[in-house]
Amino acid sequence: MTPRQHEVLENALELLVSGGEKALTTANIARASNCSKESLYKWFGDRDGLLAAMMAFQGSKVGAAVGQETLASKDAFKAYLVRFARELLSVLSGDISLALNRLAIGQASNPSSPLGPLLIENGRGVIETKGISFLNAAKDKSFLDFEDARTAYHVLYGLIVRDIHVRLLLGEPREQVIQNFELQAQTAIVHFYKLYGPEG
Amino acid sequence: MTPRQHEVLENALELLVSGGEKALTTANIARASNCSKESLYKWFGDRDGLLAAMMAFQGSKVGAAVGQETLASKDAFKAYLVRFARELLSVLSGDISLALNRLAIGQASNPSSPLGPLLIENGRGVIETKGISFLNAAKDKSFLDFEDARTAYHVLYGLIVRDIHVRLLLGEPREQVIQNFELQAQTAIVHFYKLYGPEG
DNA sequence: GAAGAACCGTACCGTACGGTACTTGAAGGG
DNA sequence: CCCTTCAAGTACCGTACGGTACGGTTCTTC
Repeated sequence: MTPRQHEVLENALELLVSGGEKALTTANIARASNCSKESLYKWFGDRDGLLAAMMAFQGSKVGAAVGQETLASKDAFKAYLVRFARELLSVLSGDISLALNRLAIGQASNPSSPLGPLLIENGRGVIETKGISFLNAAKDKSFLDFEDARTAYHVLYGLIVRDIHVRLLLGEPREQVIQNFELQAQTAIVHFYKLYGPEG
Repeated sequence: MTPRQHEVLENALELLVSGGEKALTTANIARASNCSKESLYKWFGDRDGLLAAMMAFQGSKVGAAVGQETLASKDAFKAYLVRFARELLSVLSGDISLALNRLAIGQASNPSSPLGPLLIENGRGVIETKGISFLNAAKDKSFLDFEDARTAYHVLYGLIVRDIHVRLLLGEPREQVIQNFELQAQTAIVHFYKLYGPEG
């Protein structure tokens, strides 16, 4: 994957964000990148290959976003959870994330489309793995108390995200869906501790 | 809205469910309904009008799905909440709901598309209004304790739905996403009472 | 500096779709 | 029996897109 091809994917993402899938024609991508359609087909095979490459490319940038957890103390870990919640809300409501989710969901009616699984693996999956891992670590230190980390993570996810993701995907304005990231993150973690805190 | 037009919308929904948006061409709809394209344009204006009519049509069927709440006793209300949760999961994972959500999300990148707002109003909005109303009623009877019913409802929604809606929209198989509706509904309500039960 | 690869820009092809026009035929009313 | 109305079926038009072909230009390599 040469820098030139990265540049093309970046431009394609921008095109997708600004104009949706219908703007994402091969001609538009070629024009936006000052390259020829022929090169696009040479590099990515066909349009679907290019879409898949966009997913993978964006996924490679997500990993770092969730940050490094702190298990030094109970309070430090709780503060980390709030950061995690805020970061998760921030990622999910980002323009690129929304555009890619819309794209994958639009194709999901075709069972042979690889975009849905790709997105699940590269986006959601990365964060979930990380989340389950730090929940287990917190359990070992008795910061939290639960049976199954996967279940606890899904509850945490539900408390943080509620229904905002789908509403954003449906096009509701961001301001209307989330007024205050920080407050929503804190509330979610308070609730989470009521359910899985060490004393309860 | 004549019965004939209802029939057309029903056929269009079936077409959408089985083949996704790409199968939802005016020619296909006309063929599936044994009517002419010209009649479609006469009845619904253009393709977008037909899509909007499909949304409204399906929305008119959702209202009854949430059932009648019971405020007779604390336990009866709790049992109703479990039913509500189960029904919500059932509706959201239904084929028609998923197909319509995919359709609206696919169009959401175009801000002038009315499908997103239509779906929010006719589907989500109906259930949310109902939910907030029975939460307030339960508060009046001291079955629950919270400040703001809207916030409490969103927490309830998050506990019930978690991230299954988006995963289903992305095409993950139903069995993989939800193993047991009943169990998930019960767990969600138990959690909800830990957060908003009258004693805590 | 010549040979060759890579690649841009554009033109082109086939197809599919939204939307319109026209013809046939069936119902209903006088 | 005729006239009108409505709609099915089909043919058609314009456009847009995915994908391919080709001429010309730059860049690399020896």
